Amino acid sequence: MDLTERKLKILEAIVNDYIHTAEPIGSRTIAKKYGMGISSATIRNEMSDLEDLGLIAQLHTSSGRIPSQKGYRFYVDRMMHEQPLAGEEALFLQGMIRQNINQIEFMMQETAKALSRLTRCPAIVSEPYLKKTRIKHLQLVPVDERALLLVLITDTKAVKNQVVTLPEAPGYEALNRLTIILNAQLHGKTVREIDRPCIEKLLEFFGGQAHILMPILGIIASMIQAEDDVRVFTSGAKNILAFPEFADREKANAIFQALEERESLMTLLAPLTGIQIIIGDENDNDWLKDCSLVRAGYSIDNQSIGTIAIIGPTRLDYAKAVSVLTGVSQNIQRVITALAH
Amino acid sequence: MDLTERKLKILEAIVNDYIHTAEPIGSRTIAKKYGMGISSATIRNEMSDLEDLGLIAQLHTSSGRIPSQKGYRFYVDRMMHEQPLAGEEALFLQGMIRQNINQIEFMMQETAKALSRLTRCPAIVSEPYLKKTRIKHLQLVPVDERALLLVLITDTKAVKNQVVTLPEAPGYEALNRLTIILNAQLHGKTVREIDRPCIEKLLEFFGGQAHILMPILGIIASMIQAEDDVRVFTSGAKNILAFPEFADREKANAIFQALEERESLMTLLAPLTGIQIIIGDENDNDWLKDCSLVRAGYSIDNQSIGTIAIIGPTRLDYAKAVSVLTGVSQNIQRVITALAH
DNA sequence: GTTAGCACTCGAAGCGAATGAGTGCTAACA
DNA sequence: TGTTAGCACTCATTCGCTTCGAGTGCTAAC
Repeated sequence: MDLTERKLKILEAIVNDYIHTAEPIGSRTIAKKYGMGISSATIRNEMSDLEDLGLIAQLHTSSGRIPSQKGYRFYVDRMMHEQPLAGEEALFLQGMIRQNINQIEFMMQETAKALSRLTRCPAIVSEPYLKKTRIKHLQLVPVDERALLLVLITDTKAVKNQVVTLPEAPGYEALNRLTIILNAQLHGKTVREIDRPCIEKLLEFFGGQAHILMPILGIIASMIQAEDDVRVFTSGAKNILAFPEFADREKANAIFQALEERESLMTLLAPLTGIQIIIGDENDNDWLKDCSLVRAGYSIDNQSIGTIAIIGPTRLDYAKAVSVLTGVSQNIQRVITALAH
Repeated sequence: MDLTERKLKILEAIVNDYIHTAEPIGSRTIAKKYGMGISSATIRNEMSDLEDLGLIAQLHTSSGRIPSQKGYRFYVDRMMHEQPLAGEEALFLQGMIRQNINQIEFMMQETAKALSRLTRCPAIVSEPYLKKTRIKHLQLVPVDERALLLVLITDTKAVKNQVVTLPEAPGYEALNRLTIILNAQLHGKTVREIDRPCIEKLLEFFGGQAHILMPILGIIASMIQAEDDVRVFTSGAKNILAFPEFADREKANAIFQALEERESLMTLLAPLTGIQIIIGDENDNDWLKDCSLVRAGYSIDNQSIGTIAIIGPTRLDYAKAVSVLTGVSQNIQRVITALAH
């Protein structure tokens, strides 16, 4: 679909105007506001063509035009130009770095907050997917006669721990010996690299204590593998209320509901590289059919390890969203890379 | 202030009706719905008296009556009778216990969810205040040349950890020795019991390594002392939208805003024993002037260690709220006591 | 002390006219 | 042939008006 320069300009005007005002826009307004030397009548003719192409639509016969979902898609794919972050926004992001040394959880929460502040949309952030990261250190810590604590530190300095319940837990000394063995074998490995031979070797060192080793390995695997264990942070849910398209209580409710459920959020945070824009019906989730989702992956060593996203109405400032998400994901990468050094 | 039996009945009818319908209630409706053998005219006279006492109010001269804040206070203090939890509600709470062994964080989140489900209000839950609990085990874990991880396990089996950055971190062996010393001295202690003499003793064992000990002690203290470190869990913020009193976007926004800020929530979670009901203006926080807050402490060994709360309009089903909060706090106590055994 | 009756108040709901922002179509113009 | 002015038409929104009914307070009679 190729449009004349003039049609492009008109479409752009409609999209831009509607994104900011949420009001249908008419030919006269375009002529006056975006004066491009042609009359409203001419613009009407062009608009009629754009409507035939399915790029814009009317709410009723005598209303102005609004972009259709197809129109947004066209805009995003073919017309949107990069919009660099405003100076203070970039500074705001950089300010986050200093505070967040060593505290992945805190830093992720702050990232979500920053995202929602800058986009005025609800934001979702997943912490780094551990399965893509390496084991830096393991430690077994005594809890009581029937339990020990397994602590896992990764190369991103994320710390995970879980209590392991056993029929009989080894004492402090024994745990120390096992800790040394575990580290010798597993240090620097990703979960995928804990394969048969590796486990055989561990079993050998553990002697008869398979009944201790196996639960521990199971938990290491589950800690790392289970996406379940990736924490999801949200922020700015209330921004939904500022959009007139969610004035209907039912609609706002559905969003709030989903934002409180890990499962529904996880589907939005599937790994990706780069940026993805999903508009309205293109969403698989029912509750997002009226919304747009902008997602970005962040990565370390070119491995995608996490996702950030914002949710808004289809009438979304896509250019702004893209620039903010780009900035924030770069920021996360910088911080995490610094942590992993 | 003493009221006749009949006035009490009328006030009760007004409070109950308004709590459930959010509509002002008139004399005729009371006569019909809560038929107590007297005519609407008589009820009008009684209502007029109740209004003079400041217990009920009118929105305009020809509207029905609604309870005033003073009326709610009177109701709560003098007329509200205990309402046991419905059978399925009690079962629902008990169901939570089984799932939540060993995972304080998960269990607190679930508790918040349960609270908001049962009351249909936003719920806030603080995890147990650690400073009231005992150190069960400490462990120093190597991270890299300039950092170590401090792991703290409490008698409630809560696990906390934080990375400690030092000019030069000891190696694995040295950390093990220090771990043994720390545990020998600090096991079973609350933070308050880590006093001068105790520190002197530790310093002695640590030899010249005060530069390692002091940061560690500082972090132990900050981990436990700082209320800052008590996590706060919220759930069901969206329930606010179902109350007509928050139809105004501004008002809903203020609540959502506050529910995302730890600081504002912490003020609501100040320790207490038993149950406290705070109605409208009685709140110190501006953003709560239109709301009621019902709070309950939970405790272990008669020590209050945490707080749960719900927020709603002043038109709140106080009886229900009290019974749910009572049930939930007992439930937490049971689970935590089981954990600490 | 209670009640019936009545005049009065006031918000909510319904209705119609006016308004104005928008359209499509046609005919004239460059 | 593309552009524009002009015109009739559409339709959501707003505003004033009336009606309706749920409520009140007051008075007089029981």
